[in-house]
Amino acid sequence: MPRRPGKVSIRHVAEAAGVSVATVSNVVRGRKNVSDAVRARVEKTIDTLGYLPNRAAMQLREGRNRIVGVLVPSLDNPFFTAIIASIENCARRDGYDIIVASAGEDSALASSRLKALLSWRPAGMIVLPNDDCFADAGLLDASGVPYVVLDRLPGASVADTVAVDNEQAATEIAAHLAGLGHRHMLVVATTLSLANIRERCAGILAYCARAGLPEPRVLEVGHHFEDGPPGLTEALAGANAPSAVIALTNSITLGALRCLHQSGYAVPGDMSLVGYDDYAWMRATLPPITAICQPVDALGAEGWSRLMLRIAGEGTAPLQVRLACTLVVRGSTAPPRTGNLS
Amino acid sequence: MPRRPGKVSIRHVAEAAGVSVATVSNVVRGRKNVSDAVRARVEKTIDTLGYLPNRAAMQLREGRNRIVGVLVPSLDNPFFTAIIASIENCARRDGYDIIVASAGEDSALASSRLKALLSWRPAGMIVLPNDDCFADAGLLDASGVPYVVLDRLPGASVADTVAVDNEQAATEIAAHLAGLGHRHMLVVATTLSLANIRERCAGILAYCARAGLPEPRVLEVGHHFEDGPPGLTEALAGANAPSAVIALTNSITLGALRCLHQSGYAVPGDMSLVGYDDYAWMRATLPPITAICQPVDALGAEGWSRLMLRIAGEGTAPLQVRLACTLVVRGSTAPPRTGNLS
DNA sequence: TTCCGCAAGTTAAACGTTTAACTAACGGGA
DNA sequence: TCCCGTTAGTTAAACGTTTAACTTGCGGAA
Repeated sequence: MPRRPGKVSIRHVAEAAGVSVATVSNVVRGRKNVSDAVRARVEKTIDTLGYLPNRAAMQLREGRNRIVGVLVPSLDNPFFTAIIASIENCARRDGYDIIVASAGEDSALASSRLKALLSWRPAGMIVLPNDDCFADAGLLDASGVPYVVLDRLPGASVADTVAVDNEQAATEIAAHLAGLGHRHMLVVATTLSLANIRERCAGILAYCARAGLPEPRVLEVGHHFEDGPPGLTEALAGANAPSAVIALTNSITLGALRCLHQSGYAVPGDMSLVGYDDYAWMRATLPPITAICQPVDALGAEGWSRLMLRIAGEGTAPLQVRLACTLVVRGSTAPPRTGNLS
Repeated sequence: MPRRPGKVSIRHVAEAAGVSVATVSNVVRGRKNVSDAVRARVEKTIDTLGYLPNRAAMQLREGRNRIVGVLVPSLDNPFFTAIIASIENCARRDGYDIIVASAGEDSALASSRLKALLSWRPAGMIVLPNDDCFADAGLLDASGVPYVVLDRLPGASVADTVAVDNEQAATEIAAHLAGLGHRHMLVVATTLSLANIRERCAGILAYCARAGLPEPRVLEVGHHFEDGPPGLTEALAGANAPSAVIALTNSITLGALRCLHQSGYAVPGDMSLVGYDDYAWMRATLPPITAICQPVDALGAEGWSRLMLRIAGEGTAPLQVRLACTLVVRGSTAPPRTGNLS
């Protein structure tokens, strides 16, 4: 009998060891008493045959199982992959496997990916919706599979959610810039159709209103910009030109920085820049970038532990968790040139 | 009957539609002729009941299945996650799901993760080993599951492998720098215990030898450096100081750049820098970074198509594929100061 | 009419587990 | 001696599919 883990079942082990399949199962799962002699014999047989339990069969029999499905908009964005890394860590610790699917921008695709994940009968799901209508909530609710929604909050939800406190983060940014003496700020956003982006904008506008500063202009540039965010160059110049740029996303931070360099602005001399998400490269640029650090790790971990509670059947009402961000001040922000004060 | 996809089986559908389970299966899988009337009735029932086939049961019954396991060293490294993104794309296109596990630096953990993946009886596996002894090759071979090894090549392997042509890339780097007039180069590597890193070094040394240039110094800095790669500052100065730094990894590129800035070197005025992996941030720095662009997407896609061939049972001999890298020349490399010429 | 073939459905076995229910053997207390 | 309890192990059903083999009914060719 060659070692062919894919082909050897509990039955082969039982025969080779001269016991019943139930006994092998008992040895493997440690459920019932088995004499030391038999246990040793079975374990040895398992080893020589290279037996691995078949998870499909286990799962079928047990009903419950130890997979969690994770659905993200994209695997190309380090923000999402960092969250996955965090979740995977938790999963491994708790003896779960995760199945990852990415939905892209397309919500039809999101539905079909979600169905594929659900057909695994996962113990739970962690979803990062790709828009905030989150049309699939119904599907998920109907399935009865416990789930938690991360990062992007659906409009009206009965589920557990874990997200970042966008307003607090926005306030910190605005307060920092205002503290340095900036009056005119330019906010660069991907799209206002996402609730968390809207919250970030709203937070900044609200602060400026309270502080009696002119209302910052908001520029919407979309998700894809190869050669710098469209319209940014124009928005930087002219009357009421900003003295500080706030990038609301990690990719925008990159695009804005590139655009500033290409247009010949010195950072922070001519223009201050606040970025979003705190990545290693932001520490390597000259100057290093002042940025909002989203607690990615905590986001994943908190989502995971909420999910575990749900799976354990805690009947509590849906909980909406908000995690605080921290503003890491580095070299890309400074007081505006006096000429820009006004 | 409430819509509870998790709870409704093919049997419920059959009863509700007044047909046998076999007929439902035939409708779902489209295997045999079913009259239009019955098909319509069954499809409607499936819809109202919210039936989703149970993959565990399918898999158990069919033996084969449509999962591919992907094992990577880490989910924190964008190089690996980009490969995963590429694989996931292919998988979706071909109707597969992927299960992702990360092994960390620990090879004991790698073994246990691998076993967990194998217990799913995947149709195939894609592995990025975390060292080049790749002790688990035996386990994988014994399992009979087709697999391909990506990026890091195990010492002696009978499997399909897809990797990058490290020597070609190294030659391009060295030739570029030599062409600019650099004579003394400093190579910064994570660890020489990885075959692909060794190949990169060897390629550079070989070129310099051929070109009659002094042998570049190689600095080994390990995987973790929060505050710049250890020993780098010292290696930059002194007699025979380099006029160009070659970073052999994306994280090292970051570390080196940061170190150069902190030590007050102007790039490329005082020191040229060539980086590894071509990420968006390298275009946003001032100057943008000259770097080797590894064909990440092709790496994943090529690995996937090799795997599909294996799964289809092509009995060909193991194939070792090497993909070419391209050197993207940007602003971080320039002729050395004349003082540095020697 | 008889028989054959085809179309449309059904029956039942099998996949690899887990586990409740059962059996066998053995000692010890009354 | 009889009975009971415990321990160590076995038997068999069940989980939700797929599919080979079978049944039934019908139309047409001989």
